[in-house]
Amino acid sequence: MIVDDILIVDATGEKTVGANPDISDVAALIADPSRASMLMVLLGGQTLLASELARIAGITPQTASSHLAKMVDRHLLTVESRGRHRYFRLASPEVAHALESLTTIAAPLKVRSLRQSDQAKALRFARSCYDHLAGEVGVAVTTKLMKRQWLILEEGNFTITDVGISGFADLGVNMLDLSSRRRAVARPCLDWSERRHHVAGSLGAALATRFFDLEWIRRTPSTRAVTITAKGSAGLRQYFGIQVEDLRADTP
Amino acid sequence: MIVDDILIVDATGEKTVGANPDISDVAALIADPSRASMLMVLLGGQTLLASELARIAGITPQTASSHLAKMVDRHLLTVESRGRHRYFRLASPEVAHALESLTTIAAPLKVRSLRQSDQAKALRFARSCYDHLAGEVGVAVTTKLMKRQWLILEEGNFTITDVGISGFADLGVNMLDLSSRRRAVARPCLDWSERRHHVAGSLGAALATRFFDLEWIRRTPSTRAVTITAKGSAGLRQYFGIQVEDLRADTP
DNA sequence: ATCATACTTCGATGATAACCGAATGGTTGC
DNA sequence: GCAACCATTCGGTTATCATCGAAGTATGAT
Repeated sequence: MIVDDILIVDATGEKTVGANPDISDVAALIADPSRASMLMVLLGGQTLLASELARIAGITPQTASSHLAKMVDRHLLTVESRGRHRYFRLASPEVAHALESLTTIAAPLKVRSLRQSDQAKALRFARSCYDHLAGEVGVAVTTKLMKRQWLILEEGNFTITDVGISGFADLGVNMLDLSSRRRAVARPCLDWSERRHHVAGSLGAALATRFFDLEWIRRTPSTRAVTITAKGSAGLRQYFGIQVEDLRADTP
Repeated sequence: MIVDDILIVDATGEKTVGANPDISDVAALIADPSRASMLMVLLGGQTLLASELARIAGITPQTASSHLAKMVDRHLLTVESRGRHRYFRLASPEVAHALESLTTIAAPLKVRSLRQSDQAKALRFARSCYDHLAGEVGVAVTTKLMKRQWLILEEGNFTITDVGISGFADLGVNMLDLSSRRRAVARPCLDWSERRHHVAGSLGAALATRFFDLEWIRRTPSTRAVTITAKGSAGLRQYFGIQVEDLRADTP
């Protein structure tokens, strides 16, 4: 393997990239619009029934079943059977990460219907990104955390300051990952709608969990979109000085 | 958008996820084996000719041309025409990132031929990952950097220490990103073959560039694989105490 | 000018797979 | 037990698209 001359390959017609992991296989799974829409909803972090996913994708249960089987087979999803129901969710954070990174290079969708534009607005406003908060609200919170110096974006990485640690503690956010006894990780995640970073990683997840627990935010049944409750609006104003109403600058 | 009750959607048969960016579209591009193999080679960071890509993918120039046009169209690739030649490369780091993240969830390839297994070994040993170094060598270097405390892996992020700054300077690695005047970013990137992190980001890129300049490593014409020169073997031993020959523990 | 090279466009073919209707397998409730 | 429900399996239809041969365009060399 240690050579001083350039290694000339090929000669036979054999494909020279055969040794790479086969991306096309996974991509083919995501390539189908029905499956993609299921995956996007599941990227919200929820676990959903086969029938719900069928309705969301706009296909019959038979077709959905076939799709879901394939995705479970290739370890994109996991199933849990409870009685006659089957609950599906994303198989791992890696899958979520791959899906999220695809959204950053996906063509922005042109609006067709009024409904769709409303949905788009809701998504851009606030949505869950697997286990943390994204969209305008997610970015606004992150920005505030940086202004308050709870987080410092340094060299493309988030660092949690001492001020931040006590601040998050006051808020009731669990800073210890109990299973591994390690401190929370704050990872920057590029927001496809805002084109700015929001907090992901275990800190991002803990923060989102806390917001759900406080009932500041709520999931919507079959979307990634998240709604801000009146409680949340007050809480965000009180704790972070964020005026949720002002946020909604209807920038398309 | 601020509500206190759960918003019930749907009713019509319309797809409820229409507002998400269309992932399936991009995924469909990657889903084709010929296109995927082209992308994987280009993930090596090189710029290649249409004819080279055709040969690599094992298809005729006509077919390749059609594929390449689609990928340029959808902004996965960029072209540069020089005379009758057309040079293709990945369009952006985002594309590289998306491809890399797909490899982490792609099914590991089972070996077919001896050639392929040799290629797989070469790839696992050392390869370029868009702009930085990956594989056993990449991970070994990263590990050494951490042991020497040039880098600290903290909360899932790399921090460059003062020791590291002077160390990299000694090595001739450019720590200033001249265009933006910001210090280099060390981003952890999960290695699909080693399942451990190696250094990416602008520091990773600068390091790899330096290795190429020093002629420690060399690209192979139509693969992502990288070879270590005799110079490189000596240099890695001298500067980092890495025994390249020992590294090659033929773990499948 | 003429030929060779690098790449493209067009048209036809063939293979793959998404889709639904119909029927089957389990689970729950009355 | 029977009925209602959730989900799966199977078979046939249809549409999409990768592929290559043939022909065309532009560039470069002789």
